[in-house]
Amino acid sequence: MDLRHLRYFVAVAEAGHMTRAAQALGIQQPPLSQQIKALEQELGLRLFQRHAKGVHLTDAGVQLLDEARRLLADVAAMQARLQRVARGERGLLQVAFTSSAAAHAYTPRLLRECRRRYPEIALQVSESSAAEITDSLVAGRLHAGLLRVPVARPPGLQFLALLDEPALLALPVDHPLLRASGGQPRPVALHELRDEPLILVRRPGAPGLYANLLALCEAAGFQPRIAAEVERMMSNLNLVAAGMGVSVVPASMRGAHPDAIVYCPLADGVRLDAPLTLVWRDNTAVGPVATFVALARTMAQEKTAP
Amino acid sequence: MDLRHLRYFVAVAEAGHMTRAAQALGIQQPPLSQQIKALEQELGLRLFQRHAKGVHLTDAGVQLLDEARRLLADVAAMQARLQRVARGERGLLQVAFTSSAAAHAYTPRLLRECRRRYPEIALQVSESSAAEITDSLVAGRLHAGLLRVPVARPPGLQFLALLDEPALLALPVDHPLLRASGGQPRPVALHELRDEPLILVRRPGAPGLYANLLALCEAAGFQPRIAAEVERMMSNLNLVAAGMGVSVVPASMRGAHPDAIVYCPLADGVRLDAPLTLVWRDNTAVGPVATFVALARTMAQEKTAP
DNA sequence: TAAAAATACTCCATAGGTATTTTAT
DNA sequence: ATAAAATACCTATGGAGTATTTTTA
Repeated sequence: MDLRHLRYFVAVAEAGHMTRAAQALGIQQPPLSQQIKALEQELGLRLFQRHAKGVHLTDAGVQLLDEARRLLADVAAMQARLQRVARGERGLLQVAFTSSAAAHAYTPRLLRECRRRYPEIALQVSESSAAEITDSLVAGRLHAGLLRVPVARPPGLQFLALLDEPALLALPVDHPLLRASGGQPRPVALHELRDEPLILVRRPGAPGLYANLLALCEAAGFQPRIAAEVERMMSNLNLVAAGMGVSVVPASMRGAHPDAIVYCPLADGVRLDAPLTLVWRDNTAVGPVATFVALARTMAQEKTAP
Repeated sequence: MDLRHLRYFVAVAEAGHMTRAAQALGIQQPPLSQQIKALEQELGLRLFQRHAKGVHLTDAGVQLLDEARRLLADVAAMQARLQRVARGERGLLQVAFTSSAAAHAYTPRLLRECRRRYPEIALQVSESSAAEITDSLVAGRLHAGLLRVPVARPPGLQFLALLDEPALLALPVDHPLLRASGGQPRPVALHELRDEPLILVRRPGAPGLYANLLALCEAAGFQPRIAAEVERMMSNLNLVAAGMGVSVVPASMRGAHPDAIVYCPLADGVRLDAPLTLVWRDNTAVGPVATFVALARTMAQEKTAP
């Protein structure tokens, strides 16, 4: 029994005619007759009654037609599913993230979009520490991870910074720290902010900047002076422009108050904002992982561009 | 895509080992490796990861294993069903019977036994006249019929008398009709019974004998003298043995009162009891019809034998 | 008698076999 | 170093093509 037998049989049954069925199949009539005969012999029953102007199904043939059609449809559906597997549009995808990555607005957007665009990807998500994520990836228990703090980078893993927006220090143009540079931006070390009044945004949507700055100051050995806490990033910059204090904002905000504010990077490579990082095993050329990585990359670019 | 590919794939997946799978399949390892490779190329994805002591499934392979197993099981189930079709244990069977055939106790027993023994035969029953039954058989709208009165016998139809039990005349040994034969059985013509006292069994279970005898006498131009009507066949014969009259009984009763009763056939080929007859198209060598015919024949013999 | 299916044969694509090499632990 | 899979090459089964005959209405 062979799928070809079934395909040929269905073609003949639908044409009611060996010769026309052979044409439809793109083969000649004799081999088709032979295959039908072989199928009949294998099954041990007549499938067609032959007459002068064609053939028609026997009772047994009617039954087989039903079964064969269903089976061939199942095969076609399976092949279609496997093609989607091959294109990475179907399969199991186990993704883990750290709590800080999960807090980023990008993460739920990414997962939602993944479900929407690839409903056949069975997405299994979990939350764990960055170390556990990389361990699981190496051990093969996990397909991808989203981290906020790049930790140890074991070989065999790929790391991609998705949203890499360093925070900048916002200083009023006439601030004493800029006196030496003549009002031009310059790298500012953290300890230089020891006695500066800080204006910070405290918002559920962006916990990183606030917490990270406090943590970095603590690591640098001082407690910062909080001059104000505001709700919105622009309020923050308005206060800086008014000379009420200094602040820290994402680099994308650097266009605000160009005459009143100077934006300076932090010195010594200190990173206030850890980039949201995607991790996966680097032997995954195609498959759900590759699809997910591509989607993550696309969405990160979309978010950064405008 | 070929069923062989799927069978080979499942074998390798289950063995986790190309060479052992090849042994299990009864082929050599290189062609198996080639077929797996061909399947992977056709699908455009890796199914196995190869290492030094065997292979193991990729994520895509796990999915295919699931699908392939189900598909192969479906194919096997279909083949099994078709084998039962080939053996005539499965299929559509349209049977019709006349009302007189339906009244025979044998008919419901036959249908019930057919359902019990061949649950996959879809039995469709209907009741119609003998003429309609033979017409439908010739036209192919019917597979088999049960008749009581053999009517016209069109070519292409097979007729089988299932229960062919001619009725016999039961006469007391010293009856005048036997004087000429010296007490030996002889064919007796219907008109010879014109003035004889008849003892008849009138019973719902055996309406044929009673009604048929009256109809035959009427056709022969006389009204029989009914001496007695009894409920049971043996009561009937007891009265005959006592010389109270003559009667008509099924041939199987001829062992009763061997010294007191002589059993004679009716002369001139007159048949009192129309045999229950099975009709079907004679081009049905195997299939549900052949199965049904064989069952009917077997049950008829079983009923007749004891 | 004519159209369709079956048969007889030929060819070649490919599944399967044999020998050997490459790979991975 | 060894076991397993891959590669190279060969063989042969059988699917498909061509020509012809047989069947059926």
